[in-house]
Amino acid sequence: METVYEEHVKVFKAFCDEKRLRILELLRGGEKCACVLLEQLDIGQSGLSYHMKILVESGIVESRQEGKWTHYKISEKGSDYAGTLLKELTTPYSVIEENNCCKK
Amino acid sequence: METVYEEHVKVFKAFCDEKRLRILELLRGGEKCACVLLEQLDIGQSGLSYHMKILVESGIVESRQEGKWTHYKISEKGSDYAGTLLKELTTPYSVIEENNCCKK
DNA sequence: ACCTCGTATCAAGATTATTTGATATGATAT
DNA sequence: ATATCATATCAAATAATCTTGATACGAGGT
Repeated sequence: METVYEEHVKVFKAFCDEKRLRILELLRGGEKCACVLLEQLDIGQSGLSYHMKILVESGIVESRQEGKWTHYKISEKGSDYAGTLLKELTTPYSVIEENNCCKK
Repeated sequence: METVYEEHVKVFKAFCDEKRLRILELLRGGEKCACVLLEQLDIGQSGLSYHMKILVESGIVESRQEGKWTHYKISEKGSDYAGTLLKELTTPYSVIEENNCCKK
């Protein structure tokens, strides 16, 4: 079973690890293949694979196979969705405030 | 020592836990005191305190003391900052793509 | 001063994430 | 088919996060 919360958490997990923020920083410079990421980051091959999976599943990054190599880039669509979602999660429903609590 | 990455991670931690998303959802309905959150959520007092600390430190939520009670609400400023940061972290530096990698 | 109530902190345990090396899979080339 | 290279998956160890109950702190009220 998958709640809507879990779906949302998945999106923001992308930004909740230093290594992944470093990867995103590199991808801001344009599409990169895994080999480039590997040599720029202090990380092993299986570790990179682990983090890339999380990034792709968040929707923030998309991957493209080209022969043996995998190329990664930031997904504009996924990023826009994350931005929209963040806005949604932090915008009040209505302006009707109710202050009926813990009888002051 | 605190890297800029750690600072950024702190912001998005707010959205990386189901309980915290539930709390934010409640706060979207307007400012709430801890007592209200406690009765709406399946969580104990110390657990609420734990999560509220993370939310406040992320900047997404701000707290206000009123006598013995603490009131929480979504911070518009903090939310805007998070949105701006997300945009920043996912926007390419320039449009100059370099494809000089793993000689195809 | 004391008592009460709301909140924060601590410590222990449980759960989840991350790292690492080994192995498996999948595509390409010979 | 085999060999090679890039990537994915697995399993075990470690680290980080979350939960829970007990205790400490702080503000009001008596």
